[in-house]
Amino acid sequence: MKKSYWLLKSEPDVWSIDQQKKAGVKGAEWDGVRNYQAAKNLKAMKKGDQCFFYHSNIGKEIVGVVEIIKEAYLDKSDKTGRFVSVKVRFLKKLKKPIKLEDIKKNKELSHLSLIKQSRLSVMPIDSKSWKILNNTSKI
DNA sequence: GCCAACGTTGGC
DNA sequence: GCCAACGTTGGC
Repeated sequence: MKKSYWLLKSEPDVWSIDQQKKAGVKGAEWDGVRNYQAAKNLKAMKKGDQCFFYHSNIGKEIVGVVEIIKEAYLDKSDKTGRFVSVKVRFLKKLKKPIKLEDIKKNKELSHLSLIKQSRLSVMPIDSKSWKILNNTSKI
């Protein structure tokens, strides 16, 4: 079973990496997604997949990594029953957050949806880009 | 705080 | 099923 990689966006005002950290090993629900493309991505996630945690608006940077601990299930907060949630748990905070600005500068990362589709809140990250980003955070 | 981009809704 | 109007997101 091959792992997939993703990126999850959150406004730190609403849900931040520190709150995620406090939720600990039990994890927290990732709900409230009301966009079909994002929902499609949520449904494709498998237990054990890893996701970058991105702070939008304030910070505009990748700040940490979380892991999927529960695959897509109906989002209880959605009355229409069309959208799903997943459950994620905190893995780590990056030593050095990766600024959107720096991702934009990197030619190898210019294909990422993060840059092309600024409004998408759940998106796949190919394994090559995942590696590049991980290496960047260690500098 | 503004505005561009884009997704969704509803009237026809 | 089209498309205008509207709402939301997120970068600047």
